Amino acid sequence: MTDQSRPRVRFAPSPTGFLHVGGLRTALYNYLFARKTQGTFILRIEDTDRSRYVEGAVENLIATLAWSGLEFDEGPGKGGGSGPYIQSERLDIYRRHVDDLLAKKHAYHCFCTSDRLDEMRKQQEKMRIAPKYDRQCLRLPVGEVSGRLADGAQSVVRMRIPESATITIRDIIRGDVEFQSDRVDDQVLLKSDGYPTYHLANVVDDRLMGITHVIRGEEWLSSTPKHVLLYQFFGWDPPQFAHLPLLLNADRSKLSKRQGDVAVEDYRSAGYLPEGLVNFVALLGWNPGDEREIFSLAELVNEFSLERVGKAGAIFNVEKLKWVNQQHLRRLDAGVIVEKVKPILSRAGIAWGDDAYLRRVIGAMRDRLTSFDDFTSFALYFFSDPATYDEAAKKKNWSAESPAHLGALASKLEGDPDFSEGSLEGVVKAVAVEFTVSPGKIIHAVRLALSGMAIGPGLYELMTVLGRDTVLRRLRKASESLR
RNA sequence: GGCGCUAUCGUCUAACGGUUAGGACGUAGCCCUCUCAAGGCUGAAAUACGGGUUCGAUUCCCGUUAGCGCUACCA
Repeated sequence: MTDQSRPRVRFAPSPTGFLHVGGLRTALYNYLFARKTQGTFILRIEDTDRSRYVEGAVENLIATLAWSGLEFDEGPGKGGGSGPYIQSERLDIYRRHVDDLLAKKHAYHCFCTSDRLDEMRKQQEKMRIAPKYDRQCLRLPVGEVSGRLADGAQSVVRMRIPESATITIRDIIRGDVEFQSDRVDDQVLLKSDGYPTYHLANVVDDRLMGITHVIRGEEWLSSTPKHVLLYQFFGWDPPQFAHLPLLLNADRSKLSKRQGDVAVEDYRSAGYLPEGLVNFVALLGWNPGDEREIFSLAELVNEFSLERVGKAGAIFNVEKLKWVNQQHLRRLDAGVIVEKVKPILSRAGIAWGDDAYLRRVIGAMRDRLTSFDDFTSFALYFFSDPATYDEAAKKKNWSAESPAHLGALASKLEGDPDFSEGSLEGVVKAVAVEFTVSPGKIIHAVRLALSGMAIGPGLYELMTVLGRDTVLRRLRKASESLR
């Protein structure tokens, strides 16, 4: 039994590849709306285009949604009272509804070949009129239609758009939007392969699954009049619509591949936190009405409302994503980070010793991280001796006297019993005094010897994390090889 | 081309007729400092344009321009 008073929403992706960040945002808003209103969030797979189907895409979609923390209530593998939730398993349902439309004369068979349709469109383009099916098959005598059908001729079913009607869409985000039916094409509802098109399947499923609010991307706004008409044909009340602004590339075109990463998967493997990505994406087109920007998923649920969703497209700005991710990273417990970093290190072929050591490395590095990827780029020296030394740093921080300084430091360190940040500072300063140079001179050379770089945590912290053996080994190695 | 949507700092956005047009990312400078971060302070930076309506327009209306979306037997 479904509770009629509670909203039901769905995320209805097409399994044609990886989950897109735009798709994630659409899924997120549906999820937030459902949770906020104590409604139901449904996942439905729209796989009616056999030619674009990608093997494993459904599993990937579900796994990525799970990683993102967007748990659905009904859907493939989860069950629910309105299944099946995969459109290719609902073909008979669509067939029945098409027959109903045919019987009511709201739809008709069309035998036109794609060659003829192409030719027709070319002519229309030449005459500079809107490309639209010319209804040749609508004028076919009934007998001829049934005859050709009986002969097994290839055909599709088109919806019959009424003439001179005004179709008004009530959109929660955009207000009322009007369309003239004369501009609307007689959309194909059932393809010649027996599969429905998006328009038919979407309307039928939304109705049968009790969807109350259709929250989807703005690219659907133009075809919504067709959907509204279908609801009328069937004698159904349409759901509420909310068309979300698009996510854009830096050049303001619709967010696409080729201009950077668009798959959620890409950000996942780049070491971003799901809560960081989700938080960032939530802010693309929605804001809480005050100046807070960092939210957990639960906090987003609490704050969300469709009324605060904007209308203009938003550019996906990776710089801001890094900052948002960093904010989440800093709120995480070090133990949690340890577990999240391990798989990333293993994948990069980096051995980290034991968990306690990794935890200390994270303690030293956490304020410097924007994503876990940073570990594999500028924290490698925690896991193996530097193979090379940064040239610019060498030029700036290494001098002819440095080997002598490091040598003196090394022998003093051998005799330092506690090797603590406090004692190390004393030892380094003592060396500086001994050679009458500034402590900075020693510090910078030591950092270079230990890390191969000029940046990183405070030197004494770095030394205690690395430990006496490693520090001594690297000091000697640098004294010999650096010149 | 047609139809539709949209328009505040470079970017994400706030201001639902009256504000020195606010915040955040980024950016510039300063402070802190052994470096890099983090943190603190300061600065530069926007209402696309033109008409209305109004005592008063970022805000309402119209037009222009620009961008985007749709215009498939793809979703």
